[in-house]
Amino acid sequence: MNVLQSTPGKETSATRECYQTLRQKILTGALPPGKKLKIEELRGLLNSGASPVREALSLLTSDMLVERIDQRGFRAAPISKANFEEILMLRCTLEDKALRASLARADTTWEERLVLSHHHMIRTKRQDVEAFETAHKAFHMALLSNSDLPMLERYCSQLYDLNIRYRFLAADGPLYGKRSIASEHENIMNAALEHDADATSALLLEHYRRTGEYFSAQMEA
Amino acid sequence: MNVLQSTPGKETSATRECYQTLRQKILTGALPPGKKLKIEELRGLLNSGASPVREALSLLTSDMLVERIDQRGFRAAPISKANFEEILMLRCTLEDKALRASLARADTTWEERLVLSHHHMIRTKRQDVEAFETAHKAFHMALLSNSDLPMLERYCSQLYDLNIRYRFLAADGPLYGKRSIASEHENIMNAALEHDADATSALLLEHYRRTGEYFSAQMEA
DNA sequence: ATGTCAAATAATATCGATATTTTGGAGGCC
DNA sequence: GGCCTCCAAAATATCGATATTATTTGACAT
Repeated sequence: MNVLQSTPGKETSATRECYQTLRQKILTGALPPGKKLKIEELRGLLNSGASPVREALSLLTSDMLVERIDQRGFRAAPISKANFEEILMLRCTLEDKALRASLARADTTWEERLVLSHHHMIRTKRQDVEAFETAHKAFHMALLSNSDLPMLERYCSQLYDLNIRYRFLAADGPLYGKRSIASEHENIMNAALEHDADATSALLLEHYRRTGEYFSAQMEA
Repeated sequence: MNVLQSTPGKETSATRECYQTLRQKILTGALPPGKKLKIEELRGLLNSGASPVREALSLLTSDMLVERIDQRGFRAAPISKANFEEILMLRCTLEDKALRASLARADTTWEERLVLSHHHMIRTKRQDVEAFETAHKAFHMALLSNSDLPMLERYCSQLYDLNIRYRFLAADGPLYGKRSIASEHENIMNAALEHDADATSALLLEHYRRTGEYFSAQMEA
């Protein structure tokens, strides 16, 4: 019946649309931590009815990006040093598990997927922040994607997003690009391709902890 | 100014009401795995409008108790041996972390909370399944409750529920009460009160793995 | 001035109705 | 006879309006 959506309009449901937009705005800080999220206001921002907005907010509470207070509406999740450090700790614990599971089942299909995601990431200009971050996440998730442990991967993905939120919020600080992020990624990938779990895990966690310490220090101020 | 709710009627929001009822029904198997959850049907079961039902279902997707398929509604999450084993593995990993964090900060307030929750559990008759399970969960969460890591505790709570669902679903199998669950609990508590992290953790994980193996075997059939 | 209470205001939560989409099945075409 | 198309029934997703609940405002008494 439909002629492959001749109208470029809506392809997806309104709820999902709201969910994705709100998520992005919270992750990037466009909706800052603690901000009251009034339904009417958001209705205008996205343009859709109240129901999809409410449902999107409900979904975001599960991602811990939105706080719901009964009878008192929603607000963007607050931030704190303690929260950041908990996220970092959980990531280290869970990604280590996922990575080892992924490596234990390594095969060429997965290796090729990993190499491709890496290639795609380095080919994406860092100027286009949104595109780069998408590719960056894809690379990190590709490392874990062979674990055959869907819940664990979901947790890792969630935590990745929570972490990147802090990165966006700290974006005005001094550039943390001194380190060669690019070569760190390459080292991680190479260790993974060698199926050396201990080395890959060590490099990966080091990668996270370094960035972590940087932000943690910055949050004191 | 409300006079402590003279009307016994509603104390909580309709959404929360729906959420809790649905959650309970899914956990106990009253709504079996894979079952299509039609809004109209549920509207009758709980009695409330469609909006609270939808919102409750959205919240349950985050708990991984409900699956949402865009434009195609909701269904109770399916079960599988692989899923059960992943839950078990994650629990062992995360509860170990949480337990050690909790013990590391042990103080008398927490010890008393733990003792009380244990006392309450053993005083609750196992005949009253619902009450006992509430007390049982409270005891296990009390062990972790001193970690000062809210996200980790939330994950543990979620995983606990997912696990208990399998227990309810397997309830028709041969009684697994051969073991003295009571003494296992007591040993765990005592080790915790001694602040012996290694011992407590070992006992706790053993406690989980034993039950786990039992169900895992049962799920073959 | 200051604290308290009550009305006014604003926001949330919920309902009932409608539009859109999926699903199941009957009829026609190859 | 099997397969595709199209239609009817059912279910989902969304909207607009209303009832409930929180918050603010301002008047009054201390």
